[in-house]
Amino acid sequence: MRATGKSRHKQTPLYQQISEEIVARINKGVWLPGDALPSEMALAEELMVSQGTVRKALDELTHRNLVTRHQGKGTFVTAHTAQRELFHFFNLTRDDGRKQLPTTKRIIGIENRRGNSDECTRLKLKPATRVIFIERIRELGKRSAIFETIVLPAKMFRGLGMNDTLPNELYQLYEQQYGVTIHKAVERIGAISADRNHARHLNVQNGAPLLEIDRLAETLDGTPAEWRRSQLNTISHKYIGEII
Amino acid sequence: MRATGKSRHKQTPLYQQISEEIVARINKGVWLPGDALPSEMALAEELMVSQGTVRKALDELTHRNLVTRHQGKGTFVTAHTAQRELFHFFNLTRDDGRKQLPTTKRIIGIENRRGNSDECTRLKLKPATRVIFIERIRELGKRSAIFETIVLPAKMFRGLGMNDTLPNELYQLYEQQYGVTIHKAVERIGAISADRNHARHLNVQNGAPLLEIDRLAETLDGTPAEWRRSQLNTISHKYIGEII
DNA sequence: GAGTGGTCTAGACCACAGA
DNA sequence: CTGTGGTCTAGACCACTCT
Repeated sequence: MRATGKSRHKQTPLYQQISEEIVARINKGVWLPGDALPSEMALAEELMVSQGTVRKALDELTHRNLVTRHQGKGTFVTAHTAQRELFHFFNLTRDDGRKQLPTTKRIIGIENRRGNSDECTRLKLKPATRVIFIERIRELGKRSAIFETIVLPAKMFRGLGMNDTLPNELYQLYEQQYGVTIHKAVERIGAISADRNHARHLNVQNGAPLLEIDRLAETLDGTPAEWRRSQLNTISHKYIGEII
Repeated sequence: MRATGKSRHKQTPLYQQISEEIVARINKGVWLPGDALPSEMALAEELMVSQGTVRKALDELTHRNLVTRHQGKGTFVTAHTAQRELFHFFNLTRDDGRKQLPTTKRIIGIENRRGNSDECTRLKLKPATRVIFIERIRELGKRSAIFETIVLPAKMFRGLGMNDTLPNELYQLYEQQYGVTIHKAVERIGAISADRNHARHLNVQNGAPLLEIDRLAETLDGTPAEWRRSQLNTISHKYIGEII
């Protein structure tokens, strides 16, 4: 029950209260990713509003990619699938325009250690909090193209790295094994020169230009959950941004 | 008048027909950027649908950034303002997170000539069609940071370049002087090495890493209107991409 | 006050999925 | 067949802007 009776004079719109309530419940795990929500009618009855108001709330959540609706079936909490990972959280395409997920070629290392100052600041952790640190090389096609450094708050991912195999799509792992759903990410992109390490792993010359993508990913409630830096060779792939 | 009477059995939804009709009219120039549309009631009456259906159509156009609505005032065709240019079509921020529009420092040249093969292909023109070619240097803060190459179809911008002053916000010029409204852009981003030309104009060493943004901008009906390549120094500014 | 968009409701009918 | 979401309508009331 919500919407605090009918005391809605000059407050935030009812449908926003409803959508916030639904977000809160998803956050609390009342409905897990992939689960079906109650029907519009059921929600309307429980929350004591009209069906139209519930619909408007759900439409908003649909636009925010939080739920997915299917006529005749129901409303479902959006889950991380390979599809979603590819089309929503991966912005590299081949020069012919086709998209292609990279595959992990080699994991250079996984450590569980105290985070340094940068890491704790970016992840909004107290200084010297424990983090999980992963370095890996990813392939695009048959070319080693991406050198990736990932930093995670150890508390949110207890035990990660004990079994040394990592899947290709990390966000699915986060969601299914650790209950951490990545919902939003901000990327800051610049150009850097390849150092010896890059040169060795990516088969480029020392000083070659690389694209650096610095991505901070957050959960639904805004908690930073992953800091990822990718240095990549853009000879045959480009980063895509669309402005509409 | 539209919506072809009430012969709507298993067709595209009415509200989509309405929004397409409104888009078509904006395209034809019935309402120019900045103009007010008729009120919901007026549109509903003219198009013979209910106010709610017009509302749904207008909501869609609002999400597509095609119109802007203000309670108590009306519905307006979105126009290119400096604000819009900054927050919608400019993805660079300073490393402290603040946004700042670049200023034109120097125009290296403006030519009206036949397009080469690449240029005509990207702009979907017949081979050797005339284009306007602009090269300029832009400053971020006090640093010469961006080397920019712009190619335009000469037919759409007759006379541009005759008076040698160009404003900072080109998209406003396109809209106000030539009736060309940029509505969508696709950017492909990679890393390159500075050549002698870049080194001279951007005050970097030969071979320094630069970010290259290749942007193709389109009008409302999908016609390519501008091909722009920007090579920039990302020492103190980064490209921002947000994923939600 | 008159006119605009914003919210909320109630009800009818359609299209789709699954038992 | 039942239940789901999708479309469309009609009407009431609120909040904001301008005159």
